[in-house]
Amino acid sequence: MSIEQSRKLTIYDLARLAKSSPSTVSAVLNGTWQQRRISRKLARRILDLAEREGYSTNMQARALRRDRSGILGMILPLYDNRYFSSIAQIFEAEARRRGIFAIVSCTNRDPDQEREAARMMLAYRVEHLICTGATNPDVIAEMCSAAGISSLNLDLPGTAAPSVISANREGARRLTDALLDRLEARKIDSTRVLFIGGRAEDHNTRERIEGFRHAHERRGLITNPTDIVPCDYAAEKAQAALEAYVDREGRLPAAMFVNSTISLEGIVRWLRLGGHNMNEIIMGCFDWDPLAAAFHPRLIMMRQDVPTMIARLFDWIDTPPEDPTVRLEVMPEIVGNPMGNRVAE
Amino acid sequence: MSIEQSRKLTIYDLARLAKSSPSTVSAVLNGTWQQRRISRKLARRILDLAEREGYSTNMQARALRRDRSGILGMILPLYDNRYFSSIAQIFEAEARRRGIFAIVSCTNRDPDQEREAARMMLAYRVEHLICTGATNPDVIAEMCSAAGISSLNLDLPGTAAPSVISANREGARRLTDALLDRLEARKIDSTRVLFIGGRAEDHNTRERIEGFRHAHERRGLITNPTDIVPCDYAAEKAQAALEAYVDREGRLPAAMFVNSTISLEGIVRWLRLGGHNMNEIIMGCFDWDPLAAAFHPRLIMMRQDVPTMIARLFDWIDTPPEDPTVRLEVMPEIVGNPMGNRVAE
DNA sequence: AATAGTTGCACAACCGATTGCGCATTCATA
DNA sequence: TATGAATGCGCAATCGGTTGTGCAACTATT
Repeated sequence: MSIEQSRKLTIYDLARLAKSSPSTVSAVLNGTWQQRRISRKLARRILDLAEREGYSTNMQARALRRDRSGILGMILPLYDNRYFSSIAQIFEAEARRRGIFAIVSCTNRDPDQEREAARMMLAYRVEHLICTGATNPDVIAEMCSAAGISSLNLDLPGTAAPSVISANREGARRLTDALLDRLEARKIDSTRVLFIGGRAEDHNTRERIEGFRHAHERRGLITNPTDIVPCDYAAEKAQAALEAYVDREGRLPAAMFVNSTISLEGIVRWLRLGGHNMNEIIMGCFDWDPLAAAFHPRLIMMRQDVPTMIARLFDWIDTPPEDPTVRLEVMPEIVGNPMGNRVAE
Repeated sequence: MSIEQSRKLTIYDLARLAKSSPSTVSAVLNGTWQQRRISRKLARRILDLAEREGYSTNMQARALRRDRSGILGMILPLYDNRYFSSIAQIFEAEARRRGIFAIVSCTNRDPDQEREAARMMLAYRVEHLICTGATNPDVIAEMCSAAGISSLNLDLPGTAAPSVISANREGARRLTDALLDRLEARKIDSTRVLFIGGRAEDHNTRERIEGFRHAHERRGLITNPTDIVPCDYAAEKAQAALEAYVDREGRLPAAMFVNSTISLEGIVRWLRLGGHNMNEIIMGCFDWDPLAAAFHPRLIMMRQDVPTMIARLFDWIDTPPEDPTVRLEVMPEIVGNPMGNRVAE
């Protein structure tokens, strides 16, 4: 590595230093030198020189000429829960493994920011754009298709691009089953099982509600409409919604299906503040957080299978699906201690 | 917005459509048209056309010519705790506010990945590189300076670039003070206060240990070396370290200073698994997580002041500090319920 | 009417890579 | 020794913007 350069080294500089030509240097550095019948000797010399001088190829120039940026883009609502942060981490790791550059932008569940971020990514000519949990994936998909760039949906499905999502309905059914099993085991009446959190207008929440209903139906139980409270995700909303529910019913629900860790935060806070014993109430959460699991080992959590979801995404990046609007569901799994053996109170 | 184009529209296309020239179109689109004395009328026409046709500037071409990418880079150890995820979110939000594109790459506290990510960022010619929590910030700073790109350190300080960090020592002193106050209030003997988590070789942990010691000293208390256990951050490490500590001492510590939420996870898990009552033991955590706060309202948490830290960073991006190795400390604050009034058990 | 200044725009040379093509050597074959 | 093929490399155009410079046409001044 040489001392600081005033200007960055280019292939023209290297060509001069190596007494060769820019095209040869280029071929050597991007690995096409064999096809161009550059001698091994010259290639070595140029590579050594580049190494010694600390050359790094200008990706803007390469991208411009190749008309491929070498960048993969992803937009994401937030980083601050385990689900989305692991999506970002695994996505980046896989991209890095392939020598592609991944850029992730978080858009705060805000349609304007989503559009703005997508516009930026398209301006930088990302090769694919992954829309994760977009409020309206189809808007982004259309921007991409207008720009001639392929897009993929993750977490929330769209109708204009291939989507990988969790098997929300079946997952919710299983989680609900686990709750009902515990109620049975403890011989507690299975009415007043509360579904709380999420947005009624988003696909995942609707599917999870269906699964919740279905689990009840299969046992001949009915679900009361007032037991389904998609009060949005925010902790404060969940907290207020639980308070309202308890006021109306006059007592705690027998069990709760909490639709995300962020909602869980509000639920737990309300229970704590109200002096309720966390262990009196059977809880499941459609999401996973190891810190929550540590604090409440009897909490049933659904862990979405992020590695598989990302793997499917990359499959599609490698070979685009025949059906451009295909929707693939990946099963999440229950983690922890589903039967709720007592640990410590 | 027009129908899908086979190839992206360029300023040459627009020039043809507007019966003008590429240089004029360029000037209009990048806002320099006034200086170039383009008539308002022509500018309007070109802008309308660009809008109608869905033109978007090819940032690679722009970056190549301008020799400025318009990108700000950040490397980050992880996304999956509240501290780092808020760093990423606030950094991106501020960049977006300024119309700059922020790209964040997470490197898993792995020096190789850090170097690799930095190399990528430099190849894409980021205008500044922010190194957050890098295992060795100086390595990255030197890569940057060799490439003629300015770098800044966040969270962990370096000696080769300006650094913004938390006031770890003073923050730790205050957190320790809060722990000792509670012990006093409960009339519990103040020996066997355990410092656990973090890496002895990293600056922040060393500083926090100093603060921990200092708080004791000021009360005339001594700190036993065996009460300081920088067993690394990982939950499993903390869990094992606590187990070893308790084995040796024959009982639980009277209070614990837990050096991060990730370590806290291990601590809490161990306590739960061992059937210990979480409330018997006074705990502080040098980090903040609202879910943990919900589960354990009496846990004392230090919240690092990320918005201020990021703001200082951008100050330096705007006007580089005179002293290129300046180190700025931002005070974190205790959140929650420092005096530990009982809420719910 | 001649001159100077202003207005409005286009030309063309870049930025740093990539890549089709062509030319000079060397080597093998007849 | 002539011919064709293989080897090894450089030329120059190109990607899509940016920007210094130049040149008409028009306006104001004397």
